[in-house]
Parts: sequence; C-alpha cells; structure tokens
Amino acid sequence: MRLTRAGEYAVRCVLHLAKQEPDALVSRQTIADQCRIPPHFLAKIAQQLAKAGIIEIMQGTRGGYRLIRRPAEVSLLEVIEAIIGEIFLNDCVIRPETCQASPDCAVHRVWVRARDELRRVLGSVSFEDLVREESCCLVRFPLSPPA
Amino acid sequence: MRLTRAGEYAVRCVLHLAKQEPDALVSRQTIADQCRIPPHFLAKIAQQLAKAGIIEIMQGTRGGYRLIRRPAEVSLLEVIEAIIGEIFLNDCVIRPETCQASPDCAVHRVWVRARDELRRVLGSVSFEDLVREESCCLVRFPLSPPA
DNA sequence: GTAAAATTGGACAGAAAAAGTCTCATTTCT
DNA sequence: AGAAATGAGACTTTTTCTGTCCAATTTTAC
Repeated sequence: MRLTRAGEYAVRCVLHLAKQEPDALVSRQTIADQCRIPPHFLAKIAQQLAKAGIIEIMQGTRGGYRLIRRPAEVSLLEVIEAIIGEIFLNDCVIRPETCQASPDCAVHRVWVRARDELRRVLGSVSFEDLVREESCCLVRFPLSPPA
Repeated sequence: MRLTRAGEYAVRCVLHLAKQEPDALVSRQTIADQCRIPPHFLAKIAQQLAKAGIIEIMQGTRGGYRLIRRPAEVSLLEVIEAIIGEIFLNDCVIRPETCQASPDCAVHRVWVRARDELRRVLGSVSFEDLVREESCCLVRFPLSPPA
C-alpha cells in the first residue's frame, strides 16, 4: 500500500519541469541526472505522462520534455494516476466481482470513502502549490549541511 | 497501491468473529471455509492478529480463534495495519533518508496529510459498525439472487 | 499415558508485480 | 549523411505476495 517508485519519479519529473520557466524544454538526461531517475526508466514514465497530456516529448538532437499545461492546472493526483492508474485501494472498489454484493457491503463503502478522501487530498494540490512551497524531491547534494 | 489479499482476509476473519456471539470460539477450518481463505494462509494471518492483541488463538483438539476485544473497540485500520504494517503511502513519509530534507518538502507534507486522512477514515470505523451495517465479504453463495 | 485433532512456526515454492536494462528504430538538427 | 537525442518494446532481475508443506506442539478424549 504505497506509491510505486515510478509514481514518485513522475512527480519529481513534473516538479522539475514546473520549476523551469514556462514552456522550457529539458532533456531527458538532464532530468534523469538531477532527479536521480534511471534514464531509460524515465523514458517509459515520460511516455505515460505524454499520453496523459501532461508533458510533450520532443525527439531529435535537441529533444526533451516540456510541460504543456500550467503548473496550477496539474494536480499531484493526476500525475500519480497517470502512472499507476486510478487509485482504488481495494480490489472490491473497482472490481465488484471479487466481493459479492459490493454496494450492499459496509466494508466496501468504507473503502470507497477512504479512496475518495485520499484522491481528494492529492487532487487538491497543484504543482504550482508545490513549487511555491519550495519542494525538495530534487537533488540537493550540492547543498552543504546546515552549519 | 492497494490492500493486499492478506489484509482483506484479515478483515473477513475478524468480521466473521465479530458476527458471532461474544467470546465465541471458531475453528480455523470453519473460518477458512466460510470466508474462502486458504487455511494455512489464514493461520499466518491469525498469528499476526493475535500478536496485535485482536484475537486469541486456542490450540488443541477444540481449538480455534476468538475475538478478545469488543467489536466496537476494533477499527478497520487496526486490523489492516496488523497485517500490512503501518500505512504510509510513500516511502518518504516513513523513511526520510529516501528524500533529502523531507520535512521541508511540500510533496512530503502532502503525503503526510493524505496518509493521515486515509488512516483517519479507516480508523473511524469499528467492526461493530460493520456488523450492524450488514457487511458482505463473507460467503453469500447460499443466497438466491433477488427475485 | 496415549492417540487424535487441532494449531504453530518456519521453510520453501510459485506467481505476480515492480524496477531497471538493453537494443534497435526513429526523429531532428547540423 | 552523421550525430545526438528519444521511442518502443522485449527482456532480466528483484522484490513482494500468495500459498503450501511438514515437523513440532498443544489440548482433549479415551
């Protein structure tokens, strides 16, 4: 019951793009280096983000990734679900056949509520918020330890 | 990002016990049959529930499992976490070293909030609630389809 | 006390999912 | 045409989860 690493990488990647000036194009290698993501793995993740309409992928010599929506319009939830699929917590929430009479089941209803709450929290935060609040999750190594 | 099957089984098991009269002792085999849980797998799950102080295991010929707390005093969260460990959603929430400067990170703070909400929802529901609301998640096969 | 019936506890195997790697193809710029 | 980047998918490795098996232990019954 946790975010997959791919989801975490996706958040880092989008956050990195959101921190640049609008429409900046950043190479995969740069993002991979700075966000500590295996480059080939990042490629797969980027494809999913592109399919979800969050970033744009430019091929060729001066290719790379570009955020195609305003950071304020992209929620944490959206990026995560672009990678790991819709959050549902428990099978019975999304595949009623695993549980007889799901809608009549109190346990089922709790899971639905829990999922809704979780999605609400993640959906209420945009990447603009995250940038403004000075997020880490990007490399911080050059930083010297606090004096 | 979903409950494991072991967690689901644990909920079914405790729910089954909660539906009996107080202090009823139910054999592992009976629970396994009625809740459709592989008996040996149930044994492992029961051990964790016992360790968490939720059920009591009686050995011997007329052994079995018994709920040792009032259903009203056992939350869904407790049973789940007894099996899958504390819910944390993202590594950075529980292992700060995966992320530099976690507490300063806005993403980190969102995850903490999301986790707290999720745990709050699951923690607010007791097995008494679930029994009262007529939960399924136990076998329903003998039931004929609605006319 | 011994046998039977139940569970324990740990090892182990199989399956599924996730993480990461590799390679060849394609695109774009020069 | 060549160089430098990404695309796409197959593949491998690792990890986690699920489930099984068996010897040991406990309790009940005779």
